[in-house]
Amino acid sequence: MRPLFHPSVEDITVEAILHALSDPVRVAILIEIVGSDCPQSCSSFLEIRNQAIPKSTLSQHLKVLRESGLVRGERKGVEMHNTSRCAEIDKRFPGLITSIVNAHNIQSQTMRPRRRKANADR
Amino acid sequence: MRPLFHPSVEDITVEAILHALSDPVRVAILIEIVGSDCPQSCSSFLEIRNQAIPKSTLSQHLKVLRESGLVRGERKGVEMHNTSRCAEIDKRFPGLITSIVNAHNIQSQTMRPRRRKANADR
DNA sequence: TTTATAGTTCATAAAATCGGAACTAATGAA
DNA sequence: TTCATTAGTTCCGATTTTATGAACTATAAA
Repeated sequence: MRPLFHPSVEDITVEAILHALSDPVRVAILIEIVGSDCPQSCSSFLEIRNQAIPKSTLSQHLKVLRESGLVRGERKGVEMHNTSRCAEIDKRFPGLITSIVNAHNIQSQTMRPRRRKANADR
Repeated sequence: MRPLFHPSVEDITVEAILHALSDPVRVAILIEIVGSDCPQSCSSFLEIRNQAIPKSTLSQHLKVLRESGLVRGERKGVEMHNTSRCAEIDKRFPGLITSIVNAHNIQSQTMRPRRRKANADR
């Protein structure tokens, strides 16, 4: 199994961050990681926002979060410890992550019923 | 030709905004629109950041920007007047666009030579 | 050892993106 | 009016990306 890739802070790009956070599942995961005071395992996200995520998909999502620089993943025994790198990112791009997370909170508070995608609630 | 779709402010989503701005060409276009004091035509972006963009691709990019709510497009005679909706968005998601544009500026100031994509400089 | 658990990788199907060619719509000239 | 021009959109095939079940790997515990 190939070792996990983490970009150094100065290689983190805005594009990659925005792309990573343009997916509702991934933002939910990040918000969870940011909000908790201890590292989260991948499997703790198998169900998120009342939605079951297949574990191969979940693995991909965490890879995207890691490789964009948003999350650090460290193998601890059989499981993975996922922690936020937002503090580092905030030094490079002040206010970016905060305003995105903030906007997400506003959005979920003002959510109105929406046309749902074909199979959003499998 | 189908009329242009613009979401109302309360239907604008963070996901759509982030997705729209996760593409370097689209951010460049938005920054251009935001920075100029008069409406910009689509064709003014046929060359952006020293890069030629095919017009079908450009049309798609502007569609993404419009449908995410970032840009308003109004047909004026034979051409299109593209203007920013950032002020509206800022009311709903304070600081979001500003911090993204800001981050992009920081990034382009600190840019170091990077592995380029297969045919980025055609 | 074997078994169990947590994650990753592989293969493939489905969806999104790119860009040339054809099309549409408005304008102006003959 | 008709023709030509200019600005943008739409169509469609090729490429790229994403999603997910199945197979695999790595660690730990029995």
